[in-house]
Amino acid sequence: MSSSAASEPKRYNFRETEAKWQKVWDGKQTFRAVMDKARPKYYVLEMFPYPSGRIHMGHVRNYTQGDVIARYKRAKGFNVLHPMGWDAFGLPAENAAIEKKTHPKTWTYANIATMKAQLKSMGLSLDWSRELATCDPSYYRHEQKMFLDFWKAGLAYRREAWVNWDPVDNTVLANEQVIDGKGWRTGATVERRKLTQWNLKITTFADELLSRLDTLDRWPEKVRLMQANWIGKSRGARLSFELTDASGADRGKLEIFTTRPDTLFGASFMALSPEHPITAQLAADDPGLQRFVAECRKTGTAAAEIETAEKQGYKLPLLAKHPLVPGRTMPVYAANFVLMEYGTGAIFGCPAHDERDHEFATKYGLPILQVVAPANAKEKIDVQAAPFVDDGVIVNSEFLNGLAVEDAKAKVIARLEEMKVGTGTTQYRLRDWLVSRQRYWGCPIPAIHCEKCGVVPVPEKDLPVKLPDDVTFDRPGNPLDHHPTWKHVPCPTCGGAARRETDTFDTFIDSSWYFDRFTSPGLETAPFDRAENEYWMPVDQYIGGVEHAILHLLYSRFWTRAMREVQLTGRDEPFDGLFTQGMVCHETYRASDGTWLLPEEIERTAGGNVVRASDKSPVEVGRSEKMSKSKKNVVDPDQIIRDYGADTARWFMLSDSPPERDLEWTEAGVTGAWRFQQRLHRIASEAMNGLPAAGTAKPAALSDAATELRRAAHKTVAGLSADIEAFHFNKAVARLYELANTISGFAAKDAGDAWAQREALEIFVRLIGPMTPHLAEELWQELGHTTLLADSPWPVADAGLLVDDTVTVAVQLNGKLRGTIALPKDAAKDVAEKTALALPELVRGLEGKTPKRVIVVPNRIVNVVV
RNA sequence: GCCCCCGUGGCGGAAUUGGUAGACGCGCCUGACUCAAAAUCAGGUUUCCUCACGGAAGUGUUGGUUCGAGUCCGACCGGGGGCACCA
Repeated sequence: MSSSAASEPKRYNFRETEAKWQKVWDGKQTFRAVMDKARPKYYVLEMFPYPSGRIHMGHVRNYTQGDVIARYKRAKGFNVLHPMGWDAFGLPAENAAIEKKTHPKTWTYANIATMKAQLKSMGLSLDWSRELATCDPSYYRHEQKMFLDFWKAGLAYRREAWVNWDPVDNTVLANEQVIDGKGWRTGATVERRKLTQWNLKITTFADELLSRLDTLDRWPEKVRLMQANWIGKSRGARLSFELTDASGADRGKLEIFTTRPDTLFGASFMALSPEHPITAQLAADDPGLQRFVAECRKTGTAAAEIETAEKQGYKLPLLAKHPLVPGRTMPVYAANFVLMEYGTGAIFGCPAHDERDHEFATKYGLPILQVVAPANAKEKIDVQAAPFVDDGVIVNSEFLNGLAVEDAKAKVIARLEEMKVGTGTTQYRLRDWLVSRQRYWGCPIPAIHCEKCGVVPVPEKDLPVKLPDDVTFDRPGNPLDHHPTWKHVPCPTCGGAARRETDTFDTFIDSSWYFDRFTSPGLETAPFDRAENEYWMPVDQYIGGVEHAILHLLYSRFWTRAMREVQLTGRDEPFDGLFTQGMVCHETYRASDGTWLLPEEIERTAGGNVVRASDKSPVEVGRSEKMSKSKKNVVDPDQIIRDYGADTARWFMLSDSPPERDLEWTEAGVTGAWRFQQRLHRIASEAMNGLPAAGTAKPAALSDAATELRRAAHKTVAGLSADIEAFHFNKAVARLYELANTISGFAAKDAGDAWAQREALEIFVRLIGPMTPHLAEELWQELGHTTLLADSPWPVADAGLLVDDTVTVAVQLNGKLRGTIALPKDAAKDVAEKTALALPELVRGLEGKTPKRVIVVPNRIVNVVV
């Protein structure tokens, strides 16, 4: 072995090489971004991480994709901003404080240090000089200031309302943060509590947030659709019903919202939310109603519970007068299925044309009045048995009879408006954003409660309101509230004894403007410098997980608009382009005792069985799932980078799977990626000897083989550029494999060939630059360059080499392939036809028959029809 | 229940506006090198029939449009995601 070492090509030492180039980039501050109005900018951003402790493969995939774009755009001549920071506030830090007795700040900053070192080992083209952490007072002071501005502008307010309470985290949650009746972080079933909390008026922008989705044409359709559904715009009407008691005495009015005013003549009952003020008022002296309301509150909001929960009503001592039919009255119920948060918290029931109302009416024996008939008169329906909810023609409805549903809606709204009992309106499902959290490790809400003056903003000169460091986590609840002195302050208005707000902000606020802060991270006087911000923003390409489709992305779109309202920016949208990457998955392994095993704890036997490495006991192999600590199907990026190098990890992340789809992490895939790195280095090293010097002029004449090699290289430049622009990294990788195969199969026979070989190699090295930057930089140097590849421009494809002189055209007989012919490019149709008809395979297939018709698609196909 | 996306070899996946289905990679098979193994290199690899030449079928199922369908349209089957008493 030792004797052959001298003759064998040197193995690529990734460890040494990767460290070397990282140091060079660092030392030269290669990726530092400086505003330069003479150059076009490009802002690439990956969703910044929560400093949980260590990076995981999802991060590696996300940041690799962003880095490909950043390095590519840099090479294309853009002034690229590619920053990184830390979403550093949040509950895990408090949980760690309780479990490990470390301070949240200590824990967070230690994690940041670890993860920063890990990210650095990936060789990302980041401008670390702009690094920020949201838990830093120099960051959150601006957040507090903006909040005060929003408050002044009426975009922030306090309100008592029923809220979602997470019993595990001991805090409230916003509507978006409750998934299937459970807390988004803890998975605990959410409880209903009535509390006074801070809200941001996202609903002010409901219509704008919806309509502007259409203009976000570089966002995934899926995300736009999810946001549109979440905002949930419905056209309809609000109208008032007069209420009386059984004796006919006036009991005020009841306002309802409906999307089906056309079915008003089919109304047979009214239903109020258990939380409706009228319900509450009547409950005061009705113990039965009190019990009913309490019962409704107990029912959870989980999907399964709702589906099985029966429609329940409690008949109130009220009657509602039909606004269009004199003398007709309807019973009024409190009903468990009516939500206080939507519309007016009250409805009219039209059982003939609504599933839910039908179920309720059937249960309580209420009349079912048909007012819509199928447009096709032959169609038989029975609304007593099932509601008819399709489009149709209005019947039994006086002045609406014969109209189509849509026309009837317009006509009845016009009539109600004339009578001044109703009006056409638009209703949104979106609710205001509840931002108070009863936690310590978050940005303090800059407000002071004074018994005399009410809720008073903290004066700007007192910002930031800093978190106290000396807190304890020895009892449940909010440590800020338990702090002996922190909350006691004089009222800024009257000077009397007052109390600080002890709630902190939802951490989604921190991440709603960090991309703006990156444009001027050190500025003390404002969240950002206007000129810097206008140069860099919006983010041209944002990359992250689809799990933020609603939460973070909607909040950020709101915050940008709120900043616009207080004249901080003139911008509507923060993210011009969005890409949502897929998850990283891995097989799961279970030992015979039922415990989960790490991939590194198993091994494969010669017979192909999977066993536990320690005792060779059999292992059950489960399907591939998203990598998660709980199922132990995780692979540590550190270990992969140590064993195979960052370039291998990056290359594997980009190969095979389309970036928006889930990626299956396999050992075989990693070793495959690793072998290719080695092979590349070998191909380049072997070819290196006979090459002319860098910068040698192109020879006057080139062999056919050399021209073919050039064609392959230049076609790859064009194709790969298009692939990267379109986020088709897997196709880009495939093209690079093809070019590598072409180059390795090429043997130079003369000086011209060697020149073409150098050209192809240089092109190749520049093309792999965004994907495997260390190897590319190394080969660039070995090719004799003294400048950095990272500073070199993207190769330009010679248009003349992209088109072939001859093309292969398929010949079909009745649409079936018979063979191919070679034709000059853009050959005349009759030439193509003549050549095709002479093709022996076609002649044989024709069996002497005369073609009826010949279809010629130039440069593509000739189809002979008999 | 409503809305959206996706079904292509043993596997991940390619296929411009409808125009040679299976690029590229993984795996597997054969060969070279080696005492041997690893690594590497060369060739093969959709299925079926055939010694071969060659032929037939084939993109979840099924019907349609077309000279021509993985691609367009209808129905169905399967998988995934989002929303869900939203009036």
